[in-house]
Amino acid sequence: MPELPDVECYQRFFRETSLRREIVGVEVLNRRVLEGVSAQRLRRALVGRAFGSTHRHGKYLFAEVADSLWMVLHFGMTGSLDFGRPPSPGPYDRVVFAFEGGDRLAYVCPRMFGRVMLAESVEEFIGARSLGPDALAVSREEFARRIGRSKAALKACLMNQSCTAGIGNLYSDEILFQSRLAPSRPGHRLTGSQLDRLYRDMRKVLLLAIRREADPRAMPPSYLLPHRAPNGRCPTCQTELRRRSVAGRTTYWCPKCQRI
DNA sequence: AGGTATGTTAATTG
DNA sequence: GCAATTAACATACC
Repeated sequence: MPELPDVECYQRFFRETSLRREIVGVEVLNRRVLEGVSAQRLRRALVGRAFGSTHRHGKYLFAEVADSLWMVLHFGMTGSLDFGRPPSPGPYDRVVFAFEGGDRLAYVCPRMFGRVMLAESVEEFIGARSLGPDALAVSREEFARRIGRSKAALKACLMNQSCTAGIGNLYSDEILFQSRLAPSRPGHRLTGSQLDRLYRDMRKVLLLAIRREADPRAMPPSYLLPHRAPNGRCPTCQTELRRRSVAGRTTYWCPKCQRI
């Protein structure tokens, strides 16, 4: 379920388990998840070194390996991390990093939409991918500029990683619900105070989701996410939620509370 | 069996 | 160039 809150949790997990331990092996169980790097080059880049620090930008997790060398993880729709010393790899482990002492970090990715990459630096990677500022790092002014100038639907805008990075399908629905804005409304139609509110709600939703361990069902009952299902009802007014594809993704909203 | 799925990218169309 | 839509990717789940 990797949107920004999920990847933030993975980053914390990575920091708690996998920093400053000598990497003694890198096993690529499925090379499809590698992008722009061979299994051999990944192994040579990592073995004998240790992950020194981490950084998150949007849905990407970076781990520093050496000067001008970072490993970059993206989790697709179903990726996650696992740590321990199991007797054998899990069925969906795609890359396994073995540390001195026997512990292993597994990059798990059942549907293999995620990718493992190398980059010279965080900035170089962000530039090459044309990623916008991270959704939790962007300033109110910069956010308002980016959303307020777009003629695209708010939903598309929030999910566009080159606008702001980190928001996906689920949390964009929640943010728009909190701001009482219809998903198909274009950004450039928003007033200044609506943009302010959208910015505040974006931060509120993402920060709360991180506190709830990125479990959408664990969001408060007054939020959209626990009710976001066919036949679900708006927690505010009990109107049946509407469901339609916007920006290519299934979108849920309350037609009464999010009228404009 | 068929529809759906939390992401990204390319191709197509307007 | 921008915006919207669709397909593709690979697999699991209901």
